[in-house]
Amino acid sequence: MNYSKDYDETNPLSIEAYAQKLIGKTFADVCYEDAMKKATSVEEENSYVVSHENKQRKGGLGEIIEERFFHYPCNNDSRPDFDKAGVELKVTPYKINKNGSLAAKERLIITMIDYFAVVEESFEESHLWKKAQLILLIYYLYRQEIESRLDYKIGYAKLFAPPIADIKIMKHDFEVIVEKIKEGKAHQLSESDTMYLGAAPKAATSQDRRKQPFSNELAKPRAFAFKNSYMTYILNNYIVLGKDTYEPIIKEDTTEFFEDYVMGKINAYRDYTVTDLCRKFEIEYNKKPKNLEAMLAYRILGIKGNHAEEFEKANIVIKTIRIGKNNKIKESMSFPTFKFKELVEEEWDTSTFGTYLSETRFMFVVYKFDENDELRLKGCQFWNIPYEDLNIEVKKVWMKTQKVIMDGLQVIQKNGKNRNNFPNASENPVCHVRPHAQNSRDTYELPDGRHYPKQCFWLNNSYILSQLRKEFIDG
DNA sequence: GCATGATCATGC
DNA sequence: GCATGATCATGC
Repeated sequence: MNYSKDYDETNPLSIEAYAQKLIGKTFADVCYEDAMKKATSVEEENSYVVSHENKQRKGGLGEIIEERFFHYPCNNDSRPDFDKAGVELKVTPYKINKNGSLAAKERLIITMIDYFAVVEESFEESHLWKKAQLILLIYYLYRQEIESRLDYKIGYAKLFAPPIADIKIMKHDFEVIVEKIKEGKAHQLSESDTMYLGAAPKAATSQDRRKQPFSNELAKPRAFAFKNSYMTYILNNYIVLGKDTYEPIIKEDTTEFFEDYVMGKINAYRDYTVTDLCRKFEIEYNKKPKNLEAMLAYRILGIKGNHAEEFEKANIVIKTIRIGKNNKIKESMSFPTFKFKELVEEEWDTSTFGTYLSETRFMFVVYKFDENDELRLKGCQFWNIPYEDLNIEVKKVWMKTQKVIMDGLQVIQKNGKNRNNFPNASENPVCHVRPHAQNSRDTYELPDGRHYPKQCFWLNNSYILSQLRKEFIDG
């Protein structure tokens, strides 16, 4: 059968125009319409549908679009799907948050990282870039309550080419990943090492390991992927036009790498006191804003609000650090609270906290108290948790926390305060569990029905200090 | 002096 | 009303 009249396979715009006929249809609709055209037998069609409903079969929905809508056989090679047009087809889910906003449900996997081949490639010539420079995005709405995934509905179909500013950042991301492999550290790769293009874990089982060229250590299989945060931004700015747009930090053309540029800007105000900075940026200090120090960082970066485009896309979170006169950090770093009953149902590899740390990049804005107890800006540092600190130390604390809750949290009252057996700061160098609630009545339910003040994982103050560059401490 | 538990306060 | 950044209080 000849389908060439449906679209011109050499022309991206023709492919896109044809793809837009998918909008509003479910995957079941696509199969049904195709079966009608081809007069496929009922048995044949049923078996096709059953095999593609299977949730284990990850690529199933993409296959339906390829085989039943575009009518080309799936290729598994390195060429883009529409080779003659240079277009890669990606079928990817989005979701609607409780507050009505749209978000990507997953990162967009581009292609597996071949640890041996990639160290020979330049970004421009890479296998990755051939598949990432022009993508036909088919976004379908994921809804938990829908039982058969063939009933998910397609909401958008649009060509996407990364903008120039993003390509620069992706090229740098690519080079950071390749450099780490060249150093024999493929086993220490983490998605939060980079900004938009991440080295995402991609294993059939958690035991799955690959060889790497410059070390005998086996590494987790990983794929190049556009991060979830990046895909959410794309969805809200290029696919659905004019939603949540944020001001970018990079407004002019610069040859500097993003993070160096940011550090340069912040360092220009090194040793300014918070009071100086408030005066300079006309912030009323008497009614101290909640997150004043982070706000000042945005002002220094030329951002009016409290969001920056690059930080949103890269999932970079600002954390303020205050070093005391004694060169120590007084307070540990808190994170969102966890629900006891949810944590016991999780597994470490897919846990909320483990995933958060492995996918989040941080910008530490560092201040220090001077002799007169005035806070002075010292600079900033980009950071993500090293692979082993996460997968050995944090994992240990997380596992113990889970066990403590499962075994029944032990609580004794002492001087009107609870004493519990959650992992504390003295028993692990990296993190601990502590309350993070409004007051003692701000609780979550334990699996055994008792209520207990909300808790969260904290990174130890001593650990944070050990991760900071030396210059902050002595200077 | 620090570890641990507790809570304040802004802002969404 | 609650999440989150920030910091306090106290006993070991």
